[in-house]
Amino acid sequence: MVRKKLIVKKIENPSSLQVTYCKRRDGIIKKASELAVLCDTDVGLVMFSPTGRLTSFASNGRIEDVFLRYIDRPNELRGGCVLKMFLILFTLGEELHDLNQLEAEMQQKMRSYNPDIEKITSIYDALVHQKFLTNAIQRIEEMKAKLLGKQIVPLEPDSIEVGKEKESQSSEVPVLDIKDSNFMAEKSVDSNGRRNPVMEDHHLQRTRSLGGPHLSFDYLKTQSNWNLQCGSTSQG
Amino acid sequence: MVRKKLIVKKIENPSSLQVTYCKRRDGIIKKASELAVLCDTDVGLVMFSPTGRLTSFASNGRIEDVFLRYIDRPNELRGGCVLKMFLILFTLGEELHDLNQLEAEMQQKMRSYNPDIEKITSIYDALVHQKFLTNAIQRIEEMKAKLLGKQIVPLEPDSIEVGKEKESQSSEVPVLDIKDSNFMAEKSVDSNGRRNPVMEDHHLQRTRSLGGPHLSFDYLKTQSNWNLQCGSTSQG
DNA sequence: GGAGCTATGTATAAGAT
DNA sequence: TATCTTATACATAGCTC
Repeated sequence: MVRKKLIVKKIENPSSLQVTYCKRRDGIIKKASELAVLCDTDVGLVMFSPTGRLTSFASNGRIEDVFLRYIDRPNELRGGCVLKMFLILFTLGEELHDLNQLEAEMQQKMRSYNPDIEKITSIYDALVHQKFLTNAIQRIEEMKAKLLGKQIVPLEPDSIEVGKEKESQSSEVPVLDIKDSNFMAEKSVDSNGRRNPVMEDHHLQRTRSLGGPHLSFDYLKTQSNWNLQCGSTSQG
Repeated sequence: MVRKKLIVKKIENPSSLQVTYCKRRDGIIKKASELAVLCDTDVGLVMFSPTGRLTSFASNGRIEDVFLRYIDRPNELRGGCVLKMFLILFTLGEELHDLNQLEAEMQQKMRSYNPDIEKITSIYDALVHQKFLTNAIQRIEEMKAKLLGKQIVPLEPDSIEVGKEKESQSSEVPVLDIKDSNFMAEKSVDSNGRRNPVMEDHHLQRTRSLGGPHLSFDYLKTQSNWNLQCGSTSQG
């Protein structure tokens, strides 16, 4: 049981490769989270396992925000309009995806309420059913408007009317303690964490909750001078 | 000189914060590159220093490619059309930026050749100068077409007719060669490395060479089934 | 494939330059 | 602010369960 000096070369034995990958992956994530806390910095980390499985870590918020912070560097000239367009498109794309999913779900529900047409024998019956259905459609439309409004309106922060503005951003979230277990499962605590570390092991994370911005918008909202014009892009 | 047990808490002393940041940043990068080699994996790492300075590391190619690999996960439903559009826009944006820069440079050159109009005393003189200038413009246009063609044609290699159909696609785009500062010096890792580690410390890296794809396209080109339709996005 | 162990290689806090 | 030094804390290779 003598530990040998490390030779940096691809490990050929598949099983020890896997074991080493897991151990070192955890080690790096721990280091990254320590760095983030010790030095009050943003750290983003993405690793693809030998089998292609993705593990990502972001010290603060989601890894996408780190990407965007990277892309949106003020000195990065390629930003400008194209970046804005990208952000709009990407955000819209997410919303549309969610809307499609939502609409499909609601239609599914409606279908379960679908009356047997043959049973409708009076104008009144027909009107009742029609009213029910139009109400449902109305609700879908409202949800659409709400979701889209929630996402797009923030460009003009003063004129927004969003359902709930949550203040959650400042909440104290404990720092990740890597040790115990296969990441995601337990985001256990470090006593004095100030931030909101996110670690995702994507084979575990298949479910997405509807309705929230999944990329970029959290970040965008922090960029106070963000606007649609091809103007100055600056940040601290 | 006794090393104390680490307490994971923000370092308040600015100087030791800086020192610790540098040391640990280097340590993480070393770990990341070791992981990449040992386990033959892609690793992407982005760190913002306490002063906002960006350091990124990508075990293979550029960090943007890691981002895109992340974004373009087959299970990530938000991809689809919007991702394609983003990629096109982003790539075009880069190209346009480069073109603008190129054009500005060439106009600068032309200006230095600009004849003193007063000295032109004959139609012949005028024609000579005009010819010279139109040639220069022609060259700019060709360069534009070349650059655009180089980048856009691959989408539909068989059916597109952009300015010039050229075979330059196989041209070697040199991999970014980072200066030999602090980290780079220790890039000795790859003595037997198989890949192409890239590490960027962005305050050092202000210059960009014209003409190469700076984001995404290398990645895109590796995605054989990439196309403009909102079709299947799949990858290993 | 994970969880735990232990001996040992590595990273790094402090201090000095 | 970077680099070197040294003692020590920490990470982890190899092993077992």
